Amino acid sequence: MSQNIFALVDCNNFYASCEKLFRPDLAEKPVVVLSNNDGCIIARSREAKTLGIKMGLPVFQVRDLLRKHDVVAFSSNYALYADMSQRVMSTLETLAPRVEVYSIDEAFLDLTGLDFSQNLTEFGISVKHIVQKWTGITVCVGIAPSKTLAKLANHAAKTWHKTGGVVDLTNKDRQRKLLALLPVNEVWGIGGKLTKRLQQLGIDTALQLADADPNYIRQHFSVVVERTVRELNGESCIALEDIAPTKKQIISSRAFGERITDKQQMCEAISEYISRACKKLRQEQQLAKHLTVFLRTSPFSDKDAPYSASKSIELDSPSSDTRVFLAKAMLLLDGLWMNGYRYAKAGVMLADFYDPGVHQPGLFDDPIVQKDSDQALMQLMDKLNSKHADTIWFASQGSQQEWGMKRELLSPAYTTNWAQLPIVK
DNA sequence: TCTGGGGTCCTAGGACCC
DNA sequence: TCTGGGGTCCTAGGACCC
Repeated sequence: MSQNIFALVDCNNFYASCEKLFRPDLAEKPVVVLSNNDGCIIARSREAKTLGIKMGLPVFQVRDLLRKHDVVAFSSNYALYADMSQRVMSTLETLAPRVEVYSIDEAFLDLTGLDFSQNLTEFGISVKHIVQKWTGITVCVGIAPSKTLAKLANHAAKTWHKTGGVVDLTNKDRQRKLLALLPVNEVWGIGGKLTKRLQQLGIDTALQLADADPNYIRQHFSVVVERTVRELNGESCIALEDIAPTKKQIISSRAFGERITDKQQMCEAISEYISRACKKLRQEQQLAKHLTVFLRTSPFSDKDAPYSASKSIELDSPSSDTRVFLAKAMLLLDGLWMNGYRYAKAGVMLADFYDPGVHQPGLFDDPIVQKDSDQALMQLMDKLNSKHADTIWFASQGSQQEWGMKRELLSPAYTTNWAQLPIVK
């Protein structure tokens, strides 16, 4: 039996790098990318990190710092990042037989059983060079016998420049040396709450966690943490998932650019989210039976009266028809809406998914089948909207969308819109 | 004045059944 | 004052991830 070997390939400062790619004039400048509504810092270039701009901070708290150092800020441009991500991932798919796209900027490669004419570090270096050459994106590579260790190897590759961005952690002694250097919260799966509880037991470093008794950990925490302990010891417990599992829920939610106090506007927003969620559902080729609608005021404001509520409903039979969900959502909203609050955010969730054609109706349910004409209408709508972005929509979505999100610093859709292609002079 | 969005998994506890 | 035990299913909430 051959030992498992995983590589984690992670793009460096991904969103900020995407923005820089098309703005050579910003090559050495500090760049940050902001969350929806231009609310928080969600990505920083190397230069911005050096300035001490922290991840996740609300922009208004660092405004002076940004101005002082001439930091260039962008609204998030997901069309651009998704397209660049796809280029990176398809490059990786030419370099390894099994690839799991783990997030927009990371992928695990399964190197188990591969016969390397080169050693693993050399393989990592060649991955790095090819991705850089084909896409312009810089990556780091961590290689190890479990995913959790590969994550830490990647972290090391990012942290210590003299590694050249590639770390091979298949050697046991090297593993222990690195684990001893890292605080336990750097471990994949150990967040803030677990870190606190572990520290109370005297476990501060990754190595101390690795050396803890798995059974003891299972009793005091959970099977998840136990698995982490085993993974830290090089025992692979988390398999590579190269076939994306079908989704179990689809959420569409957003904070508003401006607070909503008017029910009509809330109807528009909910309609918009329903429309997006159902479009995603059809892309997944699934039907959903469960719908939740939720809304809330800002949890940060101590002046506004707080209110947060959600309501759910089950359809008689699964559907992917936007009109069906729109009607139900409006009923739910009637039950949720309270006058007098300043709403900051709302959203919808679809769940309880079925493959088309497999739903077993209950004994007393009307066997309502989705009519072919209904499906054709939805398909036509999706087709039109993908060809010419958002050509048609439901009247309830509103045409002004005054509550829509703020994106005042948006870069052009360089790679996905002909009209916005970069021009080389 | 201004604080993101979209997911997954696990567990505890209640409801219900025999 | 007395009022079982054990199993399953579902849901809400908490934890984590990027």
